[in-house]
Amino acid sequence: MKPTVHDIAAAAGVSLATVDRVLNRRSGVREVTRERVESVIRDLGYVRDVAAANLAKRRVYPLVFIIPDSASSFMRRINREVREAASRAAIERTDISWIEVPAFEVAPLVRTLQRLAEERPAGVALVAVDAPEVRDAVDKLVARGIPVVTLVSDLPGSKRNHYAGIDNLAAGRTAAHLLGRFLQPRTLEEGQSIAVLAGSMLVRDHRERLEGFRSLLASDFPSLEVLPVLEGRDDPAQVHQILLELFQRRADIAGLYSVGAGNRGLIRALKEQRGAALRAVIAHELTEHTRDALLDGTIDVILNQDAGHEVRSAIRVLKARADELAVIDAQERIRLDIFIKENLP
Amino acid sequence: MKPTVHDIAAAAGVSLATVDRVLNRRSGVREVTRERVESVIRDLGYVRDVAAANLAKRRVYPLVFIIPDSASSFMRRINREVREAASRAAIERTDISWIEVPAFEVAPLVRTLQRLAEERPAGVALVAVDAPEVRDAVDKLVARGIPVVTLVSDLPGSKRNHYAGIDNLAAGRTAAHLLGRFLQPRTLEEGQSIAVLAGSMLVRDHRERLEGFRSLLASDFPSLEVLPVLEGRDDPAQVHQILLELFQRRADIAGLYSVGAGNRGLIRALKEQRGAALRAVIAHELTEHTRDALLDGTIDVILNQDAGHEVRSAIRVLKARADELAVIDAQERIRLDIFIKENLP
DNA sequence: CAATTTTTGATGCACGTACATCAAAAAGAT
DNA sequence: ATCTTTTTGATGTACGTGCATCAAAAATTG
Repeated sequence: MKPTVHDIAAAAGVSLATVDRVLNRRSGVREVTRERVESVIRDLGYVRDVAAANLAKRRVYPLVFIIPDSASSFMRRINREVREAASRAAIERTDISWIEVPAFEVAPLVRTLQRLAEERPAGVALVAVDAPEVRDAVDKLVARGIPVVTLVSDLPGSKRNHYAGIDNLAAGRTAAHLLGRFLQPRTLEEGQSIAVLAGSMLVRDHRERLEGFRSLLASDFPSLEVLPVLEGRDDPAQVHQILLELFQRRADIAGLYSVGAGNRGLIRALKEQRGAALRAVIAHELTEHTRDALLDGTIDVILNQDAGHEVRSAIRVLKARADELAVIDAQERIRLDIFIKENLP
Repeated sequence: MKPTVHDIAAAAGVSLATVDRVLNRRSGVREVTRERVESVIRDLGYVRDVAAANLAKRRVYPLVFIIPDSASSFMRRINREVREAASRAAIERTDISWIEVPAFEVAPLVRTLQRLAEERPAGVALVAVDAPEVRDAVDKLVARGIPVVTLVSDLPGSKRNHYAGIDNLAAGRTAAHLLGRFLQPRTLEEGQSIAVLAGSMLVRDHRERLEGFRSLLASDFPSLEVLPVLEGRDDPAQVHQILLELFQRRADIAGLYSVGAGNRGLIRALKEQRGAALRAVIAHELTEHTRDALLDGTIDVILNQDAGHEVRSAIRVLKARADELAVIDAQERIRLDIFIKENLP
């Protein structure tokens, strides 16, 4: 039978009140007594019944998500997942709210973080923008004892407790590896070039993906020439136009890697005027559009991060922190999913 | 504020006892009263506080896992994940136990299921063997109100409540697609053959993977010739020998797909004597061995199902059934993971 | 209408913990 | 030894639900 506080009290020869003081780190317990109680806790293998504890303190954990108001399919998806989680949250004594901030902007994000430092929610998840001011604001939250999780986009060098997102460097390398393999047998025969499309080089994820992509191509497939990065600002119309121009300019493009959003423009351009040499296209994020494109062969591989998993994971991690519980590492690791036509969910 | 039973009682103009009777489907409530209470429950959006409920009835859910005593890395992994889940289970009012049965055998599995039908645990998860007797035994459990989840290997046609595993047909197709793409540019030039290695054609997963593999190759890459299936009984030594023989017999093998276990033998054979024409190898299950083989280039792609996810998912589904709660479908969908050197976890 | 059966109410304990209060004991200071 | 401060005990209430019991009310039957 699982030991309870009563068992601890009896075994340690103290009262329930003292056990309670030790468990909840309240003051007014002599050091020797505290140690005695703690050793009994260890010996009996007592674990606090979180359900009963939460019931007793009728505490609800207010968790706040800060998400960019970006119109991209992926961010809309994150948004949706947060809403869904919020609707489910009541059952689990969690109160999830969200704040939308302008995408890629530092000042509004920092202001929001500062405000939250005052409001003191039980946890904060944010899609980070990589800037020193943001880092400082996050560190201040953590210093105040508020757990912080970065979502989708990390904030290296900060004190954030956890990152719920993929390794973008690995994503770029994965794209490079697959592209190289798909094109390989011919790479030796003739000159082939690879086009790369990004949203903006100011965004950390895009930079990292590109870096991984370039470095692996350089080391493993040196005969493939990577063209200068095209920046489409994650905007379908712009992406579409840039690509059409490219296809007219060059006929030797064998592979294409799109690290950012704006996939609708990409797909449209590919369907309208695809270079004959183009034999492999890799893009990010599984949406209804990219899904269709995979199925009809317009895109060959989609690299994906599971937005639902990321949001649920962020919540689990924040809750575990609030309850002072351990997390299952394997469960919180966000995978880089490789989707092809045949393994679509 | 979340409504409680008290709010329901007050709003419906009945006592707590009556609300309780309605909530727990106890008898002794007039139909009109029951309907009134139920409509109030809907109107106020009452949801039972499962934590409090479980606390009150101090019920622990005994869940039983039936797993084959197979020595394969994957089954050992499943075994380990069940143990780990069991050690964590105390916190969540679940009591997880497991029974090992001889792999691939029908009679012992059926006997175990029959015994469980008497013991009436709160839920059963099993690695199914595809036989009518097993199906009947499972159906009997379900008929008795005991939720059943199949794990890793499904039992089509049975009344099992859920399947926690991958789509093996899709797995085979995925392997075929990747193999085809990796070999493609040369497929037209010369005759190339594809070797396929399975544990046993008596096992459903292997049959399905192979079926998917063959059908996609036939339709999308008809120039690739698939050799007759080699059966290695999932035994490393046997796999090793079979492959060495094959490599001596044929020099034109360009691709290899291993649908089953015994990967250590596969890797050893590849390292000792790999045909020069062999340019793509795909196998199943990420273990320390296959991981190393991916990293050193012996294997190109590993298709994987996350054992930890499968076990945790099975538990969540069984618990949700016992608590009469809904599950998050997306969370319980077991993905077919594609791993290459670059996206290893 | 009375007798019987069914339905409902009132109430209280239980689960394991949090938290507060007040009194009592122990330790430390003088 | 006395006084002060710190530590500990005893106790009670609360959280939201399950479950049991007994009495009371209402509905049904004859």
